[in-house]
Amino acid sequence: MYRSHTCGELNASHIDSEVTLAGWVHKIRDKGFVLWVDLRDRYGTTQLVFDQERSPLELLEKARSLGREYVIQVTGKVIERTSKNINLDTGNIEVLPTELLILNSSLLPPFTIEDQTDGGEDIRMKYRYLDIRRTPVKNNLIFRSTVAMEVRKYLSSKGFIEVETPYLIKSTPEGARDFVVPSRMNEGQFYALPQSPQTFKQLLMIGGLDKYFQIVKCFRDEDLRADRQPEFTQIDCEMAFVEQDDILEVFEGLTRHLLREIVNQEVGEFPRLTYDEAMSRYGNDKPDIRFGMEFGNLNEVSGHREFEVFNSAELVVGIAVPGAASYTRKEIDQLIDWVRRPQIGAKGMVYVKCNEDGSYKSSVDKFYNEKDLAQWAALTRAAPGDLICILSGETHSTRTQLSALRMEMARRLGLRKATEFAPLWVVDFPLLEWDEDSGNYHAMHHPFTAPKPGQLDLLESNPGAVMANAYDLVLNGNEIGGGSIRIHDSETQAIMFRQLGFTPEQAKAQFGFLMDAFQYGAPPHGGIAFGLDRLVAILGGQETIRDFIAFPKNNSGRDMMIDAPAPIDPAQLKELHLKLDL
RNA sequence: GGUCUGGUAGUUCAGCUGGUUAGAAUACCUGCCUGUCACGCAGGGGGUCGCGGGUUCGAGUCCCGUCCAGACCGCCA
Repeated sequence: MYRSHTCGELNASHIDSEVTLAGWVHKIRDKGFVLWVDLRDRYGTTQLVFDQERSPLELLEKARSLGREYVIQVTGKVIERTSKNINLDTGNIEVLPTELLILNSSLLPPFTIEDQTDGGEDIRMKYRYLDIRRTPVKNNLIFRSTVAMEVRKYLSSKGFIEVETPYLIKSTPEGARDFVVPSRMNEGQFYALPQSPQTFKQLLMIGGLDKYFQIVKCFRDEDLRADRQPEFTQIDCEMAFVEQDDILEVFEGLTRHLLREIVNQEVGEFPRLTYDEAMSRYGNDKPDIRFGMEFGNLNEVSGHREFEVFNSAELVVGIAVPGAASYTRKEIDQLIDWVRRPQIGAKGMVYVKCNEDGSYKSSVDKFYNEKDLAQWAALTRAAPGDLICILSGETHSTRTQLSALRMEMARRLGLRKATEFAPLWVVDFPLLEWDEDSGNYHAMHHPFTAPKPGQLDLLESNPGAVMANAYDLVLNGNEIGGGSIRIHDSETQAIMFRQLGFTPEQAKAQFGFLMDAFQYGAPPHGGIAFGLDRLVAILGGQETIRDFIAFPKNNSGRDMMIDAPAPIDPAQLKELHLKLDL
C-alpha cells in the first residue's frame, strides 16, 4: 500500500493518527532548524515538517536532499500546526514523518508547477505531462470528464444507446479534406478517417436503433486556429421517427440539464431565431444574445441626402455602443482603424455621439441634420451617452464587419461574462450556397439535409431559395451544436447530389451504400452533433479549447511532445506500396 | 496559399538612433536564518542573442534569405 490517505483530505480530525502519503515534492522551504515540504497529489497539498528537535538527523538530511517533483512516500503522525494557513484545506495540520522513501527522483522541470506558471504555451505543450500536474489544467480535464458523464447520464435516461462506428472508412471529396490511411492488405487503396460518423448514424436508424448517441473523435485535415484541432470530439446523436421539433425538444433538454448540473443555472425555453432574423438583427448566424447592441437598419433614413457613401450602399446599418459617447476623437479613430484592419475589412465607419443633453454630434454633420440623427438613434435604440457606429456596403460583408465590431465592443465593455449563459436555436437555414469558385451549389450543412416540407419542387426550379430542415444550437456566440432532418428516400437524395454537381455515377460510387439502404425501408430521421471540446470550454468559462484537451496539437497540426507527424521507415513504406514524391 | 507579430539565461521578458564586459525577474546552487507557506537575507553559476548570408571600423540592434512559434484571412459539407 503506497498511501493511507491522499494529500487533500487530512484535517484537524486526523490529528494524532498515523498516515502514509505519497506524491510529488511541490516546494521545499528550508529554514535551517526546520524544513517544510509541500507534498502534492491530484487531491491537494499537505505540508510535511522535518526539524532538529523531533526528526531523526538522517531523516532531516534526506529531506534536505529532495528536489522539486521528486516522488516520495512518507509515513508519520498528523500534528496540529503551530501557525496555521487558513488559505489551505489542509492548513490546520501537518505531517511529522518517521519514514521517508524516495520512489523516484526528477530532473528540474523546465517551468514551475504553479497555477500561474512561468512557462509559455509551447514549452508547456512539449512537457504536457508536467503541465497536467498544474491545478488549472488538471481541473479542466476533470471538468471535461464530468460534462461527458452528464451527457451520458441524460441521454441514457432518455433511451439513447451508445454505438461505436468505424474510424477506418472511405474518403469522399465532399466537405473538408480527409486524413487518409494507406491499406497494406489492399494495394494502392486508402481508408479515410471520418470527418463525422454522419452516414453511419443514418444507417443505424435504418437498422432500427431509433435513438443513438456517441461521444466520438472526428478528423479534418484543414488549417487550424486557436479553437480548431485536426482531431476533435463530437457528441453525435440521431433519432428516427422525429420531426425538427422533437429533436429540438430533446436536445434543449440535454443543454438545460448540462447548464443545471454543470454551471448551476436554470434557463427557460430557448429562443428560436430564423437564420434571416439572426443575420439582420446580429449580422451573424451564431449571435451572442447576452447583451443588446442589436443592428438598426438605416437604409430608409440615410439615402435622402448628398452622402454618396450611404446612397450607393446596399446596406446601411448601425449599432449603439452603450456609454461610448464619451470616447475621445483619438479613441474613435482607433476604433475606425480597428474596423479597417484587413481582418475586418470595412472601408470606414460613420459615428454619431448621442450626448447626455439629447443633442447629437456625428462624423457626417455636413450631410445630416439633428432630425435625421434622431431617427438613427431611434432605430439603433441608442440612449443618451451611447455611440452609434455605422457601417455600409454590400449586405453580407457589412453585416459580418458590424458583427465583429459588436462582439469586440461587448468584450471591451465586459458584457461577455464567462458565468452567464444564453442559449438559442437558429433555424431555417438555406439548404444550398452558391460557390463562385467551383461554379456549383454546395450544401450549407451537408448533402444529407432535407429541404423544408413542401420545398422539394423548388429544389429543381430555384435551388438557392430552398430552406433546409436544419438547426444550430448557439451558446454565447458559439455554435455548439448543429443538425438537421435527413433525406430518407433515394430519389430526393439523387436530386440533392445532382444539384451539388455530382454525376449519378459519382454519387453511386461515393454514397451508393446509403442510396441502397434508403431503398430498404429507411425511416424518417434526423439528428444533431455537439462539439464537445468547445462546449466544455464555454461551460468552463474559457475561450481556448486547448486547455480542455489532454494532448492538443499546435497551429501546424504537430504534437510537440511526441513529435508527430514523423517520417516512417522505408520498409514500412514498401509494405504499404507507397513511394514518396517530395 | 496569404497577411501580421515574435524568436536574447532553465523560464518569462527588457535591451532606445548600430558603439565598452548583453541585463532584470524568477528558477537553480552554496551559506545563514527558532514556524514557513509567493518565506527572508547574503553570495554564486548560467548566453551559439533561432540559423545562414550581407552592409559597416563595429550588428542582439539595419538589410536579404531561411527555419520555428503564435494570431488572423483563405479553408473548415
